[in-house]
Formats: sequence, C-alpha cells, structure tokens
Amino acid sequence: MSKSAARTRLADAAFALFDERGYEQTTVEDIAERAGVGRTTFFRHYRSKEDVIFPDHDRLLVLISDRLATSSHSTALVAVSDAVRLVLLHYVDEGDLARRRYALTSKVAALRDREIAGVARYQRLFREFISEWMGDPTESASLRAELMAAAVVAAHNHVLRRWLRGEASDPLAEVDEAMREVLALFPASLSPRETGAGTTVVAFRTEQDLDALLPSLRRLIEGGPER
Amino acid sequence: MSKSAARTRLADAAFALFDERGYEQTTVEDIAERAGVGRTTFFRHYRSKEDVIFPDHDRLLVLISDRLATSSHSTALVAVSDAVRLVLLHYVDEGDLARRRYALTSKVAALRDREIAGVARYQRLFREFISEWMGDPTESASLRAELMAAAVVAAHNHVLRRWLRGEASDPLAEVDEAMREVLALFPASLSPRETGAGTTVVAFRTEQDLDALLPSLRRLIEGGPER
DNA sequence: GAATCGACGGTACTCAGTACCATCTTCCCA
DNA sequence: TGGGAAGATGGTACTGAGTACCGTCGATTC
Repeated sequence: MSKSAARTRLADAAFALFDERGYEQTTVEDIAERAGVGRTTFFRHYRSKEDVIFPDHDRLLVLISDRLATSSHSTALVAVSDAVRLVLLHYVDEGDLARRRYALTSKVAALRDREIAGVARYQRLFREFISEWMGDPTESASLRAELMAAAVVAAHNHVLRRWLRGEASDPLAEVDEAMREVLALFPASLSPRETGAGTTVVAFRTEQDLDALLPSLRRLIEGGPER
Repeated sequence: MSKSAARTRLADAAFALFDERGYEQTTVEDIAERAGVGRTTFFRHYRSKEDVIFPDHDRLLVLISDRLATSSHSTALVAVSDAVRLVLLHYVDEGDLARRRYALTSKVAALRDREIAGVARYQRLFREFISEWMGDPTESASLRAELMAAAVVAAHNHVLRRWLRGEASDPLAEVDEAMREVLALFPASLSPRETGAGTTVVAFRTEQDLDALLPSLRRLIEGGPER
C-alpha cells in the first residue's frame, strides 16, 4: 500500500518544519533528516517537495472519474453532485491536515498555484463529462458545458473554503444547497427526457402586465413540444 | 518602457529554441547565448524561465482592475463585459505569439499550470468586484458572486481557446454572445434599481396547467414589491 | 547456502534562481 | 573638457530541487 512508515514520518516532519520555519525556509534535506531517512528516500516517496503536501491528488481524480463513469444518462447530474460530495468529504475526513494545508496554500504562492492547477484538472473532468452527457456538438452547448463545469467546481471550492476557515458547521448540507443553486442556473440543460408533462414557465421580464402576455403564454403551451 | 532590444531578442530566442528542442530541453543559458547576452541579463529582464512566455501577465491584471474601477453601480456588468473584452483583445492583438504560447502550454504541464494560475488571479479580481457590487454580505450572495466570476472567466477562456485553435473568425462577437449567455444565467443578480415597472415572471416547473396556477401568479403580482 | 528482489543511502550531476562584484557606457554638471 | 554618478551588463559563486547511478543491506525464495 501507500502506507510506508517512512512515508508518514516524512509527511509529519515536513508539516512540522513548514509550520516552524515556513515552506521556503525548509529544504528537502531538512525534512529527510528529521524523518531519519536519506534525501533520496524522500524523493522515492514524493515526486517533489510540493507533493508531500498534496499526496493523494491523483487518487481524488480517479475517484471523481469512477463516480462519473458509473452513471446513466438520466442520473448524470446526480453523479456530478455525488462526485462533488466525494471530494468535499475527502477533505473533511482529512480534518486538521486539510486545514494545515490550507494555511500553507494561503501563505505560499507556489503552493496556491499548485492547488489551483489541481482544481483545474477536476474541472476538466467535469467539463468533459457534462459535454458528453449533453451530446450536443453545438458551439453553444460546448460553452454551456464549460460554464456548468466551472460553476460546479466554484460551488465546491466555495463550500470547501468556508469549511476550511471554520465557517461551515455542516459542509455536506451546504454543498448540497450550493449544488442545487448551481443546477438551478441551468434549467434548459435538462434534456427533453427529464421534462415531463405539465407547464413549464420560462423566465423573462417585460413591460406588459400579466393579462397582456397571457395569449403568448397560451400559444407557447398549446404549441406543444416544438420550442 | 519595457521595450529593451535585449529583452525582445531574448523572447525571440526563447520561443525559437522552445520550438526547436522543446521547453525542458532548453536551458536559460541556451536562450541567453542565442540572444547574445549573459545569463544574468536574462534574469534581469524576466524573473524566471516561464516568465519569458507570460511577460505581461501583471499588466493585464491592472488593465482589468482599472476597467472595473471606473464604473458606477449601474454600469458594473458593462464593466465586467468590457474587461473581458479587453483581455481577449490583448491576446488577439498578440496574434501568432499567443498561438505559439498556446502550443507550448498544451504540451508542457508546468506551463499549463502557470497559465491556469494566472487565470485564477483574473477570476479573483472579478469575484471581489462582483461581490462588492452585490453589496450583500449574505452567504448566498457570496456564492452567487463566486459562481458568476467563474462563469465569466470560463466564458472568456472558452472563446479564447476557440480563437487560439483557429475556430473563431470573430472572437469579439463570440465573446459578446458568450457574455450575454452568462449574464442571462443570473437574472436575480440584477439589483432592484435595475428592475423597472412591468411584469416579472419567475422560472419554475409544475405539474399543473396554466389556468390552475394563474391565481398564484396574480397574487404574486398584486402582492406588490414585498416578495 | 546461494540467488534474487526491493528498499535504502550516498555521490555526483544538471539547472533554475539569487547574491555580489567589477566593468563599461552614457549622460550630466562643474 | 574632465570627472563622477547612474544604469546596464557580464562573470563568479552559491543554494537548493530534482535526476541518475551505484553499492549495500535485509528478507524472501529456491
């Protein structure tokens, strides 16, 4: 497994030293020394100095990817929400470790950039998934997929940062609410299959009063499926 | 100005060598040598090896910041659209240079990360501006600001990448259209000041038919300003 | 008991980025 | 006209991340 004794000792030593002296002021040799291993061993367990802070980034990516893959067309949006929950849950489970990482990324520009680059990869996954789900090669659909992916990731980050700052007592409930808000932004993204019988009122504003536009509304409804 | 002869020679040499050997296979010393200057001089003109590819990133940031600053409350959204146009226009003006940069960022992971980090800074500017513009300390408003900023930047990137790939003949028109689409996602973000007299129909779906829900609609309208 | 395999430590190297210093040019003023 | 100040330059030396390679030690296996 990925649970070597040296590996965890290295991570502990790294975070401790980063707290004491700061990230830039700590060399890889310092970390290895405190962990009681050689410098070479550090790079055997972590690809880089930054990697010791973001160890299971790749694992999260496959986690998302797997969750998205196990979904049918009709459950696509559920899968998206679920994947977001998965990621958030992972950080919440990390607990204090995630908060220490947040403290570091808030101070050190290089680490913030690294964090952002990771998030961009999540966003790419979501974008590709949503785009494929829409199944519409149109340029407009492509843009909508991009917007939706950006919104999904932004919502996740928003809630995650609130929790990291200690402002969210129930992050899971908050992320559910945030995802509802995100999905509400994209009403027309629901494919016709999801649209059952009844009345769909589109959003618009007009100078006319209700009675004046009633005929138009009726025409739209009676017009049936097309448009 | 920032137009030193050595500076442009360095940039030319860098791009040429990156094309010939690839980014990682080119050392700063190689670049300096081909430009006919010392290695030290390179670092006087560019803070890092990556900087030679993203030279006026900071300048773009102040460009956005300035454009956003010169706006009143009622013209805030215009300022946002305008700032986005400004950035896009900058890249379009770069022409071939921007496309060569795109080719590099597509191949080299480190450069892609750097690019993304820069975009994140734009997004931060927009988020703070929009948040302040909303003037609502609510958690929900904070999320909406975040979503809107993410959407704005995503729309810009979408059009920019299309242009970089040669898929957009009129990127300015496309970005205007994309921004319209983005702003259309956030109807309720319009402050009451922007909302004149007339009828506002909210979006919802129901199993009832139009006649059944007409009373509710009337009640909402006659209820007046309060909810 | 010997061979094998994997984890480890050490050495040496490349290269980005920083610090410092000496030089050279240019321009300005006495 | 000469001298000096300021700025740009080039060179040297250093730190530190990351890579390559090799020899060693220990456990497992045949």
